Amino acid sequence: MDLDKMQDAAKRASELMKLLGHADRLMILCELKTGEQSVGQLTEKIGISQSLVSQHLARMRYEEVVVSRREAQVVFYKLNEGPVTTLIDTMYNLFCEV
Amino acid sequence: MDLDKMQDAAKRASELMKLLGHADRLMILCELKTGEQSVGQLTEKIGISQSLVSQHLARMRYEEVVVSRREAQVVFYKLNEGPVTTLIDTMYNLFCEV
DNA sequence: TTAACATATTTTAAAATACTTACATACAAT
DNA sequence: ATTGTATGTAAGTATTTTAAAATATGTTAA
Repeated sequence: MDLDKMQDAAKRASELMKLLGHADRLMILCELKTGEQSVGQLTEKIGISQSLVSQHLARMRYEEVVVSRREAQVVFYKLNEGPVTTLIDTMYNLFCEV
Repeated sequence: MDLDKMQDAAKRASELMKLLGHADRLMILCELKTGEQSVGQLTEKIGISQSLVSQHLARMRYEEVVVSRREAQVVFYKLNEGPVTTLIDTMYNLFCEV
């Protein structure tokens, strides 16, 4: 693998890492591991403002780490299958088990 | 697992993610996967200033992600076994293979 | 239509991080 | 001793990220 490809991969990987480099976002993702949840539920469980939860979700939606679905007033979020799910699982094993 | 422990784990995990959330640092770590290397070698291969390499290494040293050893003028760095090595491997599979 | 609720977006100030430059230290060789 | 080479550290500036507040949108129910 040559330097250019390497740097490209590093760039993409680091973007994802930045996304995971925030305790609240990790909390949200961990919650979503147990299945789909509404913004309200997440806000309640994690204990930060609705606005912040929404901002975090917007960013993760943009990076396609989560997907949303509306049902009447409430919006449900869930994990999008992909590299993130693998990483979340790895991290869960490293930091939440043992 | 209760909220407090969860948040504590999220905090620690996010610190590590922040560390990995930088393309140059990922490059350094990937290089070190192949074994011990000097600051000079890393600087050469990655193509950023020596000062920056040194600053990145200092931070990773502080977080015990790498360890160093001096031999005359040159300082060699290598990966420190731990959660990082697992993550690096996971990321390598996700972004550098395929 | 209006009120009430759930969520999203925008704006802004503060905090954190990164980059550059310059200088300092450590060791080797002359 | 002095010079050269490798690395580290510090200071200043630039850039990015975060958090909070205010406001907007979409939806239901009265």
